[in-house]
Amino acid sequence: MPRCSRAVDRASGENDGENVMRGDDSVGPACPSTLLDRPPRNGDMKEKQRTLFDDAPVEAPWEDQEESPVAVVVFGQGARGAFHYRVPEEMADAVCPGKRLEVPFGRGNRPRIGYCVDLLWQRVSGDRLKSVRRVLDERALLSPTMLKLTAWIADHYLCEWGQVLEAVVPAGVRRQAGSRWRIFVRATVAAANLENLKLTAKQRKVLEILTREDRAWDPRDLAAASGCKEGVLKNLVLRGWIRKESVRVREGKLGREVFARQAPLALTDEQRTARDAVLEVLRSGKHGTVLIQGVTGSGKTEVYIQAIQEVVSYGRQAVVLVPEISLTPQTLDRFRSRFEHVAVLHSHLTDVERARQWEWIASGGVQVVVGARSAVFAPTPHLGLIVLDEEHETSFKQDETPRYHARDVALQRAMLENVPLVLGSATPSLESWHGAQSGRYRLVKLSRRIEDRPLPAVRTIDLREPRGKRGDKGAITRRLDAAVRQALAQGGQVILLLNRRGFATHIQCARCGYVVRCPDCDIALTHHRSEATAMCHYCDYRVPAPTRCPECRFEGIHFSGLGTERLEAEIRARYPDVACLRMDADTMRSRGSHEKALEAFRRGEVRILLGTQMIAKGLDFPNVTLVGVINADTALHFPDFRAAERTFQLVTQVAGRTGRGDQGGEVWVQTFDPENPAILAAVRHDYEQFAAWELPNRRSMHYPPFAQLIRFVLHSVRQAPARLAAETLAERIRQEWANAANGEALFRLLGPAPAPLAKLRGRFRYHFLIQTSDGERLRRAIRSVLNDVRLPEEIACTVDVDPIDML
DNA sequence: AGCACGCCGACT
DNA sequence: GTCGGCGTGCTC
Repeated sequence: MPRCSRAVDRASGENDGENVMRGDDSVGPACPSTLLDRPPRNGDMKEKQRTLFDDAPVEAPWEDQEESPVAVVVFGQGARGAFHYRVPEEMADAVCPGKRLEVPFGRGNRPRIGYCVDLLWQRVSGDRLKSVRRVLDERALLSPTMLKLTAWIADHYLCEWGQVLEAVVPAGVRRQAGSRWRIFVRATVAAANLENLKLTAKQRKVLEILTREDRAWDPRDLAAASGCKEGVLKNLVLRGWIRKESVRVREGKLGREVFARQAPLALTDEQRTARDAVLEVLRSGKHGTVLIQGVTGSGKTEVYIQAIQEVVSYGRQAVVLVPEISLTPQTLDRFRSRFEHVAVLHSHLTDVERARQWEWIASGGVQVVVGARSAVFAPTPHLGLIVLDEEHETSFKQDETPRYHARDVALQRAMLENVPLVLGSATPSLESWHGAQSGRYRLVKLSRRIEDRPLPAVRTIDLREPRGKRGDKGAITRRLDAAVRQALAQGGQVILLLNRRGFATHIQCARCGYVVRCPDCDIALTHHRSEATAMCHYCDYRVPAPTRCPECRFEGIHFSGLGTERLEAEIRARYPDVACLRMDADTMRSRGSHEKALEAFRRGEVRILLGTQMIAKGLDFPNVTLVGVINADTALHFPDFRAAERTFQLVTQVAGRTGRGDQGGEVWVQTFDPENPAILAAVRHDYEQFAAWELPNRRSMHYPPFAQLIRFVLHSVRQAPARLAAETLAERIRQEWANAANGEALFRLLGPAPAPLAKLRGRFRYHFLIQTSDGERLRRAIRSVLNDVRLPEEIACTVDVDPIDML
């Protein structure tokens, strides 16, 4: 396999401002061979390549035609499907799957860039195929495994392979961000021939350096090393003893901080069992999935780290996926204090930074990749393990095309690479739990916290009691207020969760009942008092908050419904001398604010932390002795079959933020529905109780994990065409399924109906949901329908396989 | 995505 | 009789 031969490696190392990207540390694995095995060159006649031209007349005579390489190319947007191009002789070595190619396309043969996904060997007669024009990448951006993985994603999530590739390879990598072309020089003569040349002393010195090893030099470095001016080099170029060449050079510092190293922590028995379960799979050399169901504070991270240490000792890399929200410096520092080379991938990196991390990972110099959802595509050359922490988190599902779920992609990748997958959570998704129950995954439980700390006592406060009887004003009940005061008096810190931002959730006229709504979305506007605006949380529409009813001009407008902004005001009024801090999407908008807020809380400068779910997860502050949930029911009444699961997870997770220090901790949960099984189970920290209650519901309703869902949303500026398109499409799919006749398999089409969010950003939305026990067959039916219905221009259609968001 | 082909209304 | 509307289909 041809390697990129001109390995340029400047002796000056990596921190002096420039790094040459060619050679061994450049992007991507070495040219992989074709995905399909290359047939023998004088291939036997049985070898049939599947091409789009199978029905074309066979060119004769066979014997006259040489087999030649044919590149299979897919495009990021536009043309669907794969296209075949002949690879010209001179490019045969450079073209390989995983690189981008420039090819002529359409009648005008306009140049387009596509991804080579396969290389076939075929007999091609002259004009049947167009030819590849140019190879864009020095090295493959995707390994054969990553090509298989992306093909699986395209198939499973019903989108185009090219679209997936476009999402997998960061834009900065495609643009080669952070590097530029520079002119380098290289000798054209061999060292042995130097004797025979008539050279000045300086010229000879230069050529000696250049011929010592076969590589190109930066003219400035060469001038410095040989002690002569660049004019000497110019002269040598003129005489033809050296030649110039363009080299892609990385610019800017690559400074890496050095972190204080920490020794491994001693493991509890349970932790050791969990680690050993992972190591057992690891050593088997086969894929296996381990689900670690560990209560909050049970030390899952240390288990991951110690398993990864073994992976690293084999010279392999581990990928650790965490929800974006927990990708805080604390999480990173944890890994950086234990491993030397930790790469990070998350959405707040610039293109250049992301490209750097990607290239570094691809070079094999990284031991551990810590990142959010898209890090599941980290180009580790020798993957050894994937960890998905907080595996129940919904942010692992991408909410734009390709709508993949990182958990499912991670599983697929782990199977393809024959490595273990570790899923960890205190509150596993029912999908993963069911996987463990049915024996597909190995289950390990961490039932105790580290140092045997007890889980906090969780108690509910029934909001149904009349306010008068409770003696409450505002959002904080008397009982919770007492708990807050006690916690503060004892020097503890308090976390208060309210899962709604803004000041008031409804702006309503007290006389005529008119509610201020978004003109573009089917949603009531939220009042944000600090900005004196009424705001739509879905499209960001804002108007000045009205002082009188827009409808009847009455001046008694009511701001009702509680948000974090109002809760903050109430807290400041109740506890005027106590420093409190609100964390929600509004206060945490600027870069770094999240870290700053948490740091202030850690240092104890802030005593009360209140906020939305961003404070419910992952935080580990030993001094938090009280957690209050202002209203546990906010997620419970969503039109979504996962509402109970979400409620259970949220309450359990936020409860887990306390009792992590020596002073213990307690949790008060305010709710209108204290008998709700999800809340009862959370109060008891009893995941299995919750699962035992919820799984039968899912089974009887044919919801995941017992059936697969595919959701369609059709939207348009006009309502009637959107509804019509939904009805037409649903009917076509129904027919297509019926034609494929499978009496056994479940097929249930719910809708079409207006989506719960019936209007969004000025577009009317209709949706329908299909439940099936045969996802494979359903996908096939849908593909076939999507291939031959053409929706009107104004209609946008999204297909969401395994949907999480049902609004 | 672009770009042609194709089959029906208002013009020199 | 043509010029051009954008619906439909193809691009290796």
